[in-house]
Amino acid sequence: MKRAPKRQGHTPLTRAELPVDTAALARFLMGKLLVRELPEGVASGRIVETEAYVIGDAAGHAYVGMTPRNRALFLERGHAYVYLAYGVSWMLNVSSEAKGVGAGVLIRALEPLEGIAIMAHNRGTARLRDLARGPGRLAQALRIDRSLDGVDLCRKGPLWLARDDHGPSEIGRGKIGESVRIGISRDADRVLRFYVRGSPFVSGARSLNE
DNA sequence: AGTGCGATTGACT
DNA sequence: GTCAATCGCACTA
Repeated sequence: MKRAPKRQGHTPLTRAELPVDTAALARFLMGKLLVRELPEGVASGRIVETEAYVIGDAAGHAYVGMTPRNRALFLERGHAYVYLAYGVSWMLNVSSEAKGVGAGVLIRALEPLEGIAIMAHNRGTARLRDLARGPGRLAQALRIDRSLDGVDLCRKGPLWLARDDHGPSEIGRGKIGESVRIGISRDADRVLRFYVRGSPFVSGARSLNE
């Protein structure tokens, strides 16, 4: 039996350490781990791309007020908001403000770490670079769907956030690029997308990633 | 009850 | 580079 290097005992991010500001949280999550517990094992990855959908943001789903779909955006920061885009792709967000305030951070891409075979199976491809590059692919790789909507990401469970105990505690400011957000029409000029410079696991056109 | 539209992806010219 | 797939949801009536 071949033994992969074992990464164990990840520490969940505590709610207290999450910045209360949405854009600050989007930056803070860069380099943190997303852990998915599945019956066949654990799959995880390092977050390399996020987008902030801030308070009062016309591009955000919370803009229209609380509805059955977006209610998880109004949970206290650190809860999952999952929705289906274009009838095809699931999207994972992290709620980002005080309870009752609607805002969130879209997780757009991961560098796969653990459970790569699981992700490859879920995605139907073995190309490492394509496993979780883009929000829909990321969700497919980790088998994220509506059943995870509202889950507390600051507790071990089916889906949670963790520190990277093996990597750098912080991605240096200079390593984090910023750009406009991808695929939106309203408030399209706001610079609220964050990504790890030079990472091959980041989505988006080259012009956005310079 | 009907309409229009996406925080995307993969296939194709 | 272009474009269709696909469906839940918010909105109008």
